[in-house]
Amino acid sequence: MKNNKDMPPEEHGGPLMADVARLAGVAISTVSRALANPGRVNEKTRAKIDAAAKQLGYTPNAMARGLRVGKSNTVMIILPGSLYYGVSQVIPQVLQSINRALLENGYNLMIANLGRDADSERHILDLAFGGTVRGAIILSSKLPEVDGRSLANTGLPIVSMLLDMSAAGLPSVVTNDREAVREATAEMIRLGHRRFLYIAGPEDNYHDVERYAGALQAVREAGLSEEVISRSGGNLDYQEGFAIGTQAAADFARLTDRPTAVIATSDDMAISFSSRIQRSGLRIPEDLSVVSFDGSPVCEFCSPPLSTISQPFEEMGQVAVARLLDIIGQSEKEWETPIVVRSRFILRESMAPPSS
Amino acid sequence: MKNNKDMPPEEHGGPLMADVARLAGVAISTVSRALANPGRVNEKTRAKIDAAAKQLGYTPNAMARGLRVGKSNTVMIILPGSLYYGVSQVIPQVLQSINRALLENGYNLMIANLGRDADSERHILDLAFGGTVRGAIILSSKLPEVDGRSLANTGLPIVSMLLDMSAAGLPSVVTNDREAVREATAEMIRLGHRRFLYIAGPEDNYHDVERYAGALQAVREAGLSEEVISRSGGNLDYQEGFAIGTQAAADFARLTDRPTAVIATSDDMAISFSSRIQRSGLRIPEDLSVVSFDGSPVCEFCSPPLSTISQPFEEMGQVAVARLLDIIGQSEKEWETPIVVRSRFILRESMAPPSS
DNA sequence: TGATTTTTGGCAAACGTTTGCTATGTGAGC
DNA sequence: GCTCACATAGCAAACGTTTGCCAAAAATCA
Repeated sequence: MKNNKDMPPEEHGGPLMADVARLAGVAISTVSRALANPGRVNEKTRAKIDAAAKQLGYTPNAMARGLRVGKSNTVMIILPGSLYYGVSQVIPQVLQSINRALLENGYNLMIANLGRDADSERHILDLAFGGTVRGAIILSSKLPEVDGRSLANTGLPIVSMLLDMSAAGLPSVVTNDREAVREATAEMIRLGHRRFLYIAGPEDNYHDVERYAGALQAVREAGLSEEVISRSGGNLDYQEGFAIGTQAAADFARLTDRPTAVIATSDDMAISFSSRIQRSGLRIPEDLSVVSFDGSPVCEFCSPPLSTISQPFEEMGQVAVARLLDIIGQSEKEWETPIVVRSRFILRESMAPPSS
Repeated sequence: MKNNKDMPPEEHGGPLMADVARLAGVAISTVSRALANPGRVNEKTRAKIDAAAKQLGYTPNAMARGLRVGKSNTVMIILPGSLYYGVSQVIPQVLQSINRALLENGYNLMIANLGRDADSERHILDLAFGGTVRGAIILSSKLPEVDGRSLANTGLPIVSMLLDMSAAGLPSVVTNDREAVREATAEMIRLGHRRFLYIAGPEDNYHDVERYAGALQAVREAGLSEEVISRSGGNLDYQEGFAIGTQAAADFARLTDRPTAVIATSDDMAISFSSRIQRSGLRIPEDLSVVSFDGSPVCEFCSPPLSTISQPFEEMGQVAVARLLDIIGQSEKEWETPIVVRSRFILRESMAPPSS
């Protein structure tokens, strides 16, 4: 069924609720209630209306509804400046799980990319203050703020993901960075390693602080001095993982008392590091063990297969959405502590006892 | 019910245009014109209004505007079921370039994930027919259609990206899959290779058809029989690249007259294939040359570094948006032929003359 | 100075829904 | 038979903008 010649609704855009009402022989308000409010209208009338709506191919206008109800059914995800990494599928995975979870609850997902420019900040604030979005999930450490408007003091429900922003009053969904790295480091120690190279993300970054703390904790718990960990990197962002790893390989070559184990804080770093190291003649894991963070699928196909800490992006997305809808539903609820979804350590051939 | 006319503005939501008007001492309509329509209001009045708006932190309500004007300023991107691959950064790269281009033109980007379920189709159709979106960029080969409603016969401006859907009447932005593979294959031939393994994507898929045609064309042009190309794969989707490559390695081992060159149609395939092949004792490129498609950054850090065909995701995104805005601006314009953005062949160590 | 044009600002009617309140109809209780 | 309660449908007023049309003011011209 396509064009209907009963009524002439094809004038402006699609058919209107009024057209459905006319065709069904009822009032507009009855149509509205039939389509949205379950118990409020007679079953026979509803059937007639449903039929009419389907016949006309009627779709309610989202803006009109939104304006009247005063709420949108769109949620925005605020993504950091650069969206892509080397091999990690963070963005796609997060997007997919969040989008699915939102869809199941009748929400749409809008992308908002937060760069360093005031323009993108302004844009996000417009989305928030202009009533376009009903909530936000943020993957960036900076809350947009410009011209005295700030995301912080809107009533807009916000959930932080990946980063723990509980301190800023935002409910947060994170993974146990620290503990995961502690475990991986402990495993290295158990294998017999006593000197480490830690390849760092950007200094002061939440993840790097946590992960480094985890490594330190492991060596302390083993009764080792913190001195056994050398650091490389710290000045580049995670997006620059390959460059960080490459640089780390150079740093490694210059170390006098060479580590036997490497803890890279992203798969990208581990991959470019390994590539350079192997090219220089060292073997993994015979001469050097490697573990990294992220859990990119490709790690399984590296040579040798890379041990990595798999981040639960899918589950974090789901939990973040659940939390957000919670907040949207019941009004104010402050969260003091973040929700933690555990990462999973995957042991592969890149880790072995030191050869000496 | 509370309809106090003289409530302070902070009672309900943010400040309204009426509040700005009152503070500036002008009529609402003047505020509207001052904020949107350039030449229509006195400079002094405009300054007063701007000041008032800024002071109140006023942001116009997007839905009210959208309802009145009859147009939204949101564009949706329709993404195929699964969003992530092994190493390719397709989705993030496309998203980033599209989002940036849209932002510069005052549009928002909404995500629509098109699965195989009727629910996701219905959702997308609601977005289109409900006036939520002003246009769409589609990365999927299937146009949503359910209950007699179809994306095809809406007036909604649509641009197809990656896939050539000119045949279906959609303006398309694609890359030169066929020619790029032809070139890469020709380079293999020039190096001396005479027997090939082609690792295929899903059979009948646009990309696979094009890429295979390119390979065939190259061997024909070199005066070789089409028989020199063996095929592997064809039954799995590109998202399953690692599995395809792994399977291809097994297939390769069973071939009697072994190829000396492999043409993989995605980096994922090449990576898992190489991994398995090297594990079985063969060397790349000494025993086997490899080239693949996508241009994932990680290829540079594979051992050996992988030759690959780099897809211009960024530029395609920009062009797609430009084309879409074109169509939105000027009304109907049908495009018979796709816009082609050229891929770039990157030669790396995985390709060398055959050893024999 | 009066008539005509050009600016500029205001009134009020849309845009397509939802929803409080009010009719109308129907069955039960007295 | 009359009232009361209850279910169902309709009227009309929002929701916050934009914009066609007109009035007032200012500027130009005769």
